[in-house]
Amino acid sequence: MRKPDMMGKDSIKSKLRKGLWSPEEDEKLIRYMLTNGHGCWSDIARNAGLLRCGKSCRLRWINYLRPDLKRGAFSQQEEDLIIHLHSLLGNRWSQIAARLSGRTDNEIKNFWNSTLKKRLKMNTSTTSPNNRSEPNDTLGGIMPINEHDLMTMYMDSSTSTSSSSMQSMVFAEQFDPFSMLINNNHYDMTNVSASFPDIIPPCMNQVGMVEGHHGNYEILELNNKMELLERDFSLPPLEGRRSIEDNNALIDVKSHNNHFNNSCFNNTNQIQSTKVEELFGFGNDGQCVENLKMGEWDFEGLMQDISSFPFLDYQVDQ
DNA sequence: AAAGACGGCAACCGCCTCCTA
DNA sequence: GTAGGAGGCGGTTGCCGTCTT
Repeated sequence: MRKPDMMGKDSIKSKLRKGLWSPEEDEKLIRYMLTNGHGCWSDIARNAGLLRCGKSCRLRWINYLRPDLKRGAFSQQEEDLIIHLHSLLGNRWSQIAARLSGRTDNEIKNFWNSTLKKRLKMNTSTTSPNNRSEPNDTLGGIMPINEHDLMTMYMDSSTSTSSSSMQSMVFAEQFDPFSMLINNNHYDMTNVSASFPDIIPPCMNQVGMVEGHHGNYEILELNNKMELLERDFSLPPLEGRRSIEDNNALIDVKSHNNHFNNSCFNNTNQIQSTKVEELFGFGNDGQCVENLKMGEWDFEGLMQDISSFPFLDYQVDQ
């Protein structure tokens, strides 16, 4: 015979809704999150009056409802970055997503499985071994070599000091550092604030404008390196890229995250008490600082090692 | 116009790690 | 030390809209 409390649990569990979320459920969750902030998800589900499990609420918020999500199709630059990051990180979607602000791991995973994977597959099947070194004939020059080769080349190029290494040359030819740069990402609050004008204060848009809250610092640091490169080699600046001074200001915000915390929220009574990191600093973006150490090897190290690539023959003060 | 095929994507599932009592 | 809960993650499923025949 089953214990009475277990029966209760089971009956509660069986009453929980599954499947697609209704607009009413979405509204309940948004209202609750924006007024109470992030907490225990099972409590959120209960207190918001949702017949959903905490996990389901968490997923819905992270993947669909949170205000800093960027909607719409992936840009070419995002596409390039995903491909590059996947070649380095593999199927670590959350870590890839952490470096594309406003995108979720689920979104990137779906995009990869539905679109990029097929394109890369088509590419490898149509590219003969003899014309592999022609970078512009496939995928718009995104990834004309397979992932294993790229990884091998990276390993070789990052450990070899010889800039005349054939593999390094090929890698240099294939790996376009400019495509790694992401333009300004201003979170689009339009949809949410249009739906809930009474609960989205104007300052939320300002929060969105502070794009560097976590996700883009690595890009910004790379961006700085690229500006130095442009200076040293008199390259034309990439349109839309920030200046070093701007980037440093944003990086400074990162290192003084607490200072940033309240600046955007002090003017609103409704969510004044909500910590920024509670509202925005979890999920993908919130993992960034934590993810500085990851798995078997360090992505930050890889990014720093970009300065040691044979085709980037310069050093940047760290 | 209808039916089947296909693709995209939201959501679920199961496993893992971390934390706390 | 350990059991249980919560959260995080990657893989998978299934629905639904679009395309093709």
